[in-house]
Amino acid sequence: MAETSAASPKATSKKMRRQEAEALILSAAEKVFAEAGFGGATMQLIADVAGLPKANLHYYFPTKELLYRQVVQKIFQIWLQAADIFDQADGPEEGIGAYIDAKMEISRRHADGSKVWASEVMHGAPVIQDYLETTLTDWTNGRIEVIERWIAEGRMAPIDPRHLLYMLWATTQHYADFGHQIDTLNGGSPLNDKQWEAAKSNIKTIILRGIGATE
Amino acid sequence: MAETSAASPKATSKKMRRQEAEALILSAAEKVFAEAGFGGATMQLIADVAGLPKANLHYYFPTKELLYRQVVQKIFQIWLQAADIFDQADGPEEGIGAYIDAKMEISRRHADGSKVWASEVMHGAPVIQDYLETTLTDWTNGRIEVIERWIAEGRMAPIDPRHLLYMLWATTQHYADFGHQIDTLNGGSPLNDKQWEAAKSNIKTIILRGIGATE
DNA sequence: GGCCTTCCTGACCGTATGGTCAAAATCAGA
DNA sequence: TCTGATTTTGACCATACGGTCAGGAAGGCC
Repeated sequence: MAETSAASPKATSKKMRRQEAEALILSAAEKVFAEAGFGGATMQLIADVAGLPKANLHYYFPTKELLYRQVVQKIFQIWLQAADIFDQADGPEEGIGAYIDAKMEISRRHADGSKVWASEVMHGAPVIQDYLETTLTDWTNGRIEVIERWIAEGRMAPIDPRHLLYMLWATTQHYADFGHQIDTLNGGSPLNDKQWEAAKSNIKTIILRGIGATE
Repeated sequence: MAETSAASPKATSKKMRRQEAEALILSAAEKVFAEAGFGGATMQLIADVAGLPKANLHYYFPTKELLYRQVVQKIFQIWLQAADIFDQADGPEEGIGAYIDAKMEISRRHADGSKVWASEVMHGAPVIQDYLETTLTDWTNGRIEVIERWIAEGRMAPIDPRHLLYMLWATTQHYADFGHQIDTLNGGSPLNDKQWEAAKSNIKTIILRGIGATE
């Protein structure tokens, strides 16, 4: 018989290793933080979703803030990985197109994490301000250089790279953060495979043509 | 001597009329909800920002949820007003261009309200789900018709109107919701007038060219 | 002034929350 | 099987929260 517990079953053995216990808790926490925000989330609810007693959470994550911090860092890593695609590309059409695909995939597969990230930034980034000032700033400046090179080479129109990046982030992230609104306007159902493809396609068409990277 | 109280001084007279008291509280609430989210906001903090005793808040707004609901409705009204611009326009370049300007102005002037709205939708719209299903759905369908007409008239490329609207919402809203991130990447300072103009200009250039509404 | 309505507020209440702790359970290795 | 380290957990605690209430203060109107 299968477990009837909430999230993932508690595995067969009674005791868990640190790694899997932490992963289970992080996953539950991501979901709850996404749905309720940091302030609205409770350790009790996270424990219920994880199928563990609350005291057990505090064994692995001493405080709520520490748990939250790890959830945010986890999604930030995923977010940064999509960056690599930008560099491997040879020109704007390929690079930005692939970046849009990657970020849309993140919005679809990691919607909860995206929401947690958005919520964190929206509330003034109390936890990851240092990341914004170091890692994100460096990454952004690197990408700006790439885009400026493309412009200098005449491979796209002279757009302010900064605002182009914001547009890429905004548009792709929107499908996660405002997913509920999109679903509602879709008759109450989540977008299906074809609709996600249409979304990606539309975004790429508009932006790539908009920056003059395609004909 | 000037009041040293937090937000706006309590006015000269000891008693306030309903209207101004409610406006003062709504303004403070908008700020606190934006900064802390619904769950993280406390009536005590809202009271402090408004410069009133907590019990006084409950005199005008019996419950936290009722107060929150009014804050959300307030920004939704502003949001909808920007819609009119769409209809008054004669073609896509004028209509969408003006809509971008209007929504960017909202992001700048009502950043707190925008964040509250984003937060509400992100958490599944527990309070304004009915608005999404009625008012917003109607508005969206109306705009889709307009855009489809423009496409049929050959005034812009055949883009899926729905995803175009999402892009408009996402891009403009981003400057409010992720304002903190943008400010950080701007060296820690808010965008100045010139930079806001540049942002609007870039967005309009990319999108209008992207949908083939300009040459 | 007298009276009524509206507004204001300190003190209070029940509950829920983040976090603690000590004892029990489980496991790996000898 | 014994032993020490790790993990699990119910019970518990202090605090902070949303909300209540009774009584006082202020203003309008005759």
